[in-house]
Amino acid sequence: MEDLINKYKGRGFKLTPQRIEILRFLEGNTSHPTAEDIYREIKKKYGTVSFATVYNTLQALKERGELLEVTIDPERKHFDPNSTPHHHIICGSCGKIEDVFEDYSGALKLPEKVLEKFTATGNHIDFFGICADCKN
Amino acid sequence: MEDLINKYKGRGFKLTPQRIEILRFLEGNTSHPTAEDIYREIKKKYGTVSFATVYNTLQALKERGELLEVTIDPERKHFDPNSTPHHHIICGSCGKIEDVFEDYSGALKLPEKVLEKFTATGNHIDFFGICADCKN
DNA sequence: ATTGTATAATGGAATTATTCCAAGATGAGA
DNA sequence: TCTCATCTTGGAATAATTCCATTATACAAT
Ligand SMILES: [Mn+2]
Ligand SMILES: [Mn+2]
Ligand SMILES: [Zn+2]
Ligand SMILES: [Zn+2]
Repeated sequence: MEDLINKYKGRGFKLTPQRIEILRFLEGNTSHPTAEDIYREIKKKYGTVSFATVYNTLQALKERGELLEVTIDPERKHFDPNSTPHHHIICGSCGKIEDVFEDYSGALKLPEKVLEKFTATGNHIDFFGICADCKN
Repeated sequence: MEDLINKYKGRGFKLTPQRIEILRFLEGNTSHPTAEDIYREIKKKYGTVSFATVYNTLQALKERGELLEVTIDPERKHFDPNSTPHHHIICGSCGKIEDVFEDYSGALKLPEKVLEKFTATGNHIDFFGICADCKN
């Protein structure tokens, strides 16, 4: 917890009670929560917190490269405090999202036709599937 | 045009003037338009058309497997009338999205750890880059 | 061709997601 | 401890998406 506070000290990132609560919720969280998941959690402790504060904090973390926005689910955005490069798999039945830590970059050569028009800087793979729980 | 109408006849898909205009706009369109792009185009001909009609039509086409929702851009959804499997690359500067027709599936083996929890059914790669126009 | 009718589509209104910005809180420096 | 520039908060505004009562479509029967 002190570590968490020290981690964000300085650099123009002000630590408010609401933010500390958001940071604690995100710390080590691998569930890929939505803005609403985060809002509901923070509201338990700070009844007057707003969605705006949640979005503002997520935005600030994104700008610092400490949070990723995951777009695998067309229904809603998910957020990921693990900003090391990795991919995701989503269950088509329950929507659960899990991490795929594997480096495929050596195999992802773009066709010549695309390279004529783009310089590539990165990639992210969305895997689709069914999780063991949903397979009954 | 007659082809377009015959293509959608039957199967409970009713062809209204608004829908025909939407279908004509999407036919062969490789620009990956947003709902608003489509709405603005249809409104030129049908001034009273609503976003609801655009969304309803896109939904109906998705359910028929004739339209893909592209989630590469976290700002907004894009739609793609080419429903054959392919990947995308987006320019980080201007937001332009282009197609990547290449089959990487042979190289995308999931780690054992993930296979224990998921049965994979598909994948989609988001490539990030800078387009030639934006590189100045 | 015309009419009847089951079913599906339209679009204004409601809801939900996201952003804006005036008021208030934070923290580096004195 | 106090000041004050800067940043954050959260109610209100805006934008994105969905709901559902009304209307249109297309097939079937005349
Ligand atoms: Mn992740
Ligand atoms: Mn495409
Ligand atoms: Zn599942
Ligand atoms: Zn560009």
